[in-house]
Amino acid sequence: MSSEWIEHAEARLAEAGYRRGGARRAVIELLAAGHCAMTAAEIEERLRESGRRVGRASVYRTLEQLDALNLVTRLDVGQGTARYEVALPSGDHHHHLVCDRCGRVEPFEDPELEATIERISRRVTAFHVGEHDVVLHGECARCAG
Amino acid sequence: MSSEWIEHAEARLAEAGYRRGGARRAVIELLAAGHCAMTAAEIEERLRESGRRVGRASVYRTLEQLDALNLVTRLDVGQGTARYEVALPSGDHHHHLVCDRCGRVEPFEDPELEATIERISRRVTAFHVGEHDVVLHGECARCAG
DNA sequence: ATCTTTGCAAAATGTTTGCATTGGT
DNA sequence: ACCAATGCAAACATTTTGCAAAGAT
Repeated sequence: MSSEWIEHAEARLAEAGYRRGGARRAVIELLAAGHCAMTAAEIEERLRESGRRVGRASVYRTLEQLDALNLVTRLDVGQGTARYEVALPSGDHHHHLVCDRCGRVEPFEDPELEATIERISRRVTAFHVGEHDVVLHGECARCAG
Repeated sequence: MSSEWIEHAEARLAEAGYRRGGARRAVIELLAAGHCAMTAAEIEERLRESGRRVGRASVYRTLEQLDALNLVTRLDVGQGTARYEVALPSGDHHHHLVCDRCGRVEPFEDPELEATIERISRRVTAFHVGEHDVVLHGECARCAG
């Protein structure tokens, strides 16, 4: 899948002076395999299911480190829990649809949206804009019945 | 300021079967006076400063009720604390610039952005899209130095 | 050998809930 | 009088931190 991203992430971590470690590696591999934003709890649970038990603190610490190096994107969709997903070095990214009923999160892409936000980001002078998030709230087909 | 919104909110609450109450009224008035999204803690603090002491639980309960009636919009900008702001009945709204350093939040508007999101919302069939949030992360002029 | 990473448990933070009391109708 | 709104404290959920043990270089 995005095994290239794994290499990329490990390289950046090494550059930044981090040593290797099993827990962090496991989190990185899981993130690379996942399709969309996961919560810390989901990561911990899925690792335990797969037999690779990782301490909760290590999950959070790893996510914090990856976020600081812009290797993952942190996303807040409003359920009180942060979600994280791989940030590709190409800068390519998507945004999210969130079902406010069941919490389901799905990605979507739109080039025009990106262009519009780019334009706004340049226009704004009071802020030096970096990342951006667009979240569309609603009901997924399943919940809408 | 948006004293019309206060009327509007009170009317909707009455319709929904709520009785009146001093704590809720105080929160509503503060929200109407505020310019941009406030956290529950900020609301509680500002009410205490103004001499109107309101229990924390009442702040949260009021915000929850207002959100359920779409009288306020809940916003998550990533610092682990939710923010709330008045939702005008006209549907008019703005989005937010967030300083990831100091937590400062500022509003911005862009008609083209709204139009683009409208189009996407209609295009998406797997979800019934309602609200949306756009958050531009970055550094404010003060923090960027 | 040294210094990081890890895991556990405890603390900190933000939010919700239970319950007795106050207050609106 | 009735029942909802309020405030307090306790419960709860998520995230962060302190520290000893294991692991990487």
